[in-house]
Amino acid sequence: MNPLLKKNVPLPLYYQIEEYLKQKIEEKEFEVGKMIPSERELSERFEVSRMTVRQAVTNLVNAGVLYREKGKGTYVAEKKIEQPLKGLTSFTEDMKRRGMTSSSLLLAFDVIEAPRDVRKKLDLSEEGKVYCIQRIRIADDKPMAIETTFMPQELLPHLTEDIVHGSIYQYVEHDLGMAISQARQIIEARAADEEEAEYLNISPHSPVLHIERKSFLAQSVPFEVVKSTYRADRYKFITDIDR
Amino acid sequence: MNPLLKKNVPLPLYYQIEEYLKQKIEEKEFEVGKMIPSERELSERFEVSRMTVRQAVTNLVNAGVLYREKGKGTYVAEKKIEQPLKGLTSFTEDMKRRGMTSSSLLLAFDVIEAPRDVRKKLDLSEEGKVYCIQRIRIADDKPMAIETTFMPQELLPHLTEDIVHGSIYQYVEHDLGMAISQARQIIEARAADEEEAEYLNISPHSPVLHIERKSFLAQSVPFEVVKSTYRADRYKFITDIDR
DNA sequence: ATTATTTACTGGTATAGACAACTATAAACC
DNA sequence: GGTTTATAGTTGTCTATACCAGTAAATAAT
Repeated sequence: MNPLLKKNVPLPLYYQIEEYLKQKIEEKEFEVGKMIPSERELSERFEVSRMTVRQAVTNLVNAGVLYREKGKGTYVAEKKIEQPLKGLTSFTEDMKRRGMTSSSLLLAFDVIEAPRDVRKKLDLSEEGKVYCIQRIRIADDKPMAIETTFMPQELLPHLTEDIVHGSIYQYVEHDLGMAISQARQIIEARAADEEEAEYLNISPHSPVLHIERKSFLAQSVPFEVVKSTYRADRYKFITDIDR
Repeated sequence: MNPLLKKNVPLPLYYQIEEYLKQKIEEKEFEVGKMIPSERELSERFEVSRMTVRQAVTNLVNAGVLYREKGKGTYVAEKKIEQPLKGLTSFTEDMKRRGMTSSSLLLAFDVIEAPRDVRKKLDLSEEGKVYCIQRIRIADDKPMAIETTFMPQELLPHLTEDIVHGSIYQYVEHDLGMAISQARQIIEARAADEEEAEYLNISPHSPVLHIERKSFLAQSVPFEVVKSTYRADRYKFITDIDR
């Protein structure tokens, strides 16, 4: 039996091959700029058809992890300036990448009538109910941010506090099968008000970084509005731009 | 013979199908949100195998033109939220998009030895000389930001004050033929110091948005480091993210 | 030695078919 | 009428194979 891939498992073979290749690259077994095994060799090694290997490799090429050269081979791409906040990252992921431990303190979990600005941003009708989830985000045991999330109730009728304690993004993508595909963020500097100062354990009027994110599902359906207030002394926002 | 696709032609069939689908969408024959013909139907219509159709459709899905729903069909995606600050924008372009007039006040145009942090960020050797260009950026006749740009002298040996008064980006890309392809920005909130407060015409300790941008040429050669300090009451940074 | 040619590799394109998973509708049942 | 059950249609995954086109190195011809 072939121990490399698990068959009769809900994970597609091509996906497992993707993970295998990414891991080998991570472990430096496949080096940057060097050729990876040919598609035919991989298909023999994994005992799958070459088309299946191709599907895996094509995905990684699209993701910028590999690049192909016709007649020569497939190579490991240089890392773009070390992968930053590309893609949508949750607070948890974000902190992990920064090498910090993270936790949360749930301040509120309510279903309310959406405030005017939120209703507009989420394209809701008159009586649009939304979840209002307020959390203090903690990194390395010190408060990092206050985060208030608004999500239409109709999109997630069965959201519970338990789920909120885990990863909402993972719940939405994995359990509900909805893909969050796009977001716009508005970032500004402000002076902390009394309440923010208290929660964040800083002096009033200290500068804070305010980030408002509006996320969309695959079909451009507005999915959430998140308003975050970060301690300016602890948090910098990093973004990469490609032409 | 099938008139829809040209066989015995160097254009791959899947590519011709992509073009066909894009054209039908353009012509509104396939409407936004509506289902396009199923993969099996397309494969019969074009007299190709379903895998070939799939390759075409997959490419368009990756490009965001279509989206699939398992068990239901493949649909035409809405056009993405109107193109925002995607790509690198100069201050001038940025203000233009915000509907403001812009101008600049040149404070300094020098060639200096790079400060330690800049030398490191630009990958310069010991005696790396850099241009140091300091400007007050003005929008609608009021100061918006202080901007300090550092660029290696060796990359632009003939930079003049005149060019700085125009668009440096245009000079680099159009006249020198170098492509700026990537950038990383670090955004943080700060309190304005005395000097910044004076230049920006705000009170000291007011919050300001500090943005540091490091741009790269096509081959990952560091090209510039720009440090900007924006008035928080006048400027918000907007960024879009795609998965 | 230099130059063609062959050969063996690479990825690129395409076929024809199979079964699984999911969805919506129609039909059968109670 | 309301519920369950088939059924047909969709995309998702995968196989086994074939031939094309580009690359590079070994081989043969000059």
